[in-house]
Amino acid sequence: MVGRLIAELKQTKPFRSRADEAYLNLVRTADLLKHDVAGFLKPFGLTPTQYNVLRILRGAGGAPKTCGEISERLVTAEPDVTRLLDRIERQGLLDRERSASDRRVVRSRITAKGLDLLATIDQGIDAHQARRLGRLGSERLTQLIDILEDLRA
Amino acid sequence: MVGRLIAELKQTKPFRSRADEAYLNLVRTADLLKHDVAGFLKPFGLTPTQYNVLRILRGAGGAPKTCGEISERLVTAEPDVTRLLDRIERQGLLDRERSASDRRVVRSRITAKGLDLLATIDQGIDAHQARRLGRLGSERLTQLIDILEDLRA
DNA sequence: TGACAATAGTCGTTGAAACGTACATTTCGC
DNA sequence: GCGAAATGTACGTTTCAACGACTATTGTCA
Repeated sequence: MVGRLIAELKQTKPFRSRADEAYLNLVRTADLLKHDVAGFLKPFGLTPTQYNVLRILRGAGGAPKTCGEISERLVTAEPDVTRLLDRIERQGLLDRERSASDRRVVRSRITAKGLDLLATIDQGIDAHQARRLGRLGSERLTQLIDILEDLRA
Repeated sequence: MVGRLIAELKQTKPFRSRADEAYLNLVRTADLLKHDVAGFLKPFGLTPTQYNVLRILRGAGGAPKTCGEISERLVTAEPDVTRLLDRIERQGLLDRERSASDRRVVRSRITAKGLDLLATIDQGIDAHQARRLGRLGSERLTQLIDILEDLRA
């Protein structure tokens, strides 16, 4: 099989290396999928990162999380978590309160409204992702996950 | 092997689906690699997208390209190619001129300065990528490329 | 030919990302 | 305990991304 990306990007010359080809494929595919998700989330007024934050807070099961904890768990690196949380709070999807014991710390918790919104979105997202990624069988899905985790090890 | 991403994001709960896990792994890995490349390009005053444009123009082998052609070939989708080219032109790395036969069209061409810069950067980038992606053997590299191209088919 | 659609690029505006830095608070070492 | 370092968050500023709307030019076809 001749590299599909070459045709896709209408390139006439091959990549400079196999690693280069893999990198470009990876970045391109991630960009496409992320745009897809972004389009899906848009009607709900959320960006993928904001959706990610809400999932983190829900995953905490009611335990509020600090900015630092949220930052560590974000799938994509974000500077300035403060203003990211500002935007979500402005929509009433999370609450924040300053810790009494350590007054430097601010903890965030998802609100009932946030949980409702997530519940609504999740169904659609899951179906969406299943359609998108389902084309790979479960075996190749596992291979993909394996390789990606290895790449970050 | 237990999903590495779960530990990495300090999640206690598993992903909602295998597709979800693959998606998050993909987006996270691409983000890490792209940040890596961005850090490498920074001293040269280029973003990954700007570097991408210059490579497209060099790949054209002296034939100037229109905004639309550049846009089609970009690895990550960009609205507003005009201002993207503005920023690169401001650094003297490309030239633009309006077509005489179709006065709606503007063609861009990489300058000698742009070619020099690319030549300097390429060596470092290649070594960088080889180090990063080399950890996968050539077989898994091929598997990865295959799966990603399949995912976009 | 002349109205209308399609195409290529540009621009205004809003909001968000990037980056560094600053501030408040706590912890540590002596 | 007192100064210095570390920590957690916030903010100023510059640049960029996103989205629409708009202009200019060319193509279409009745």
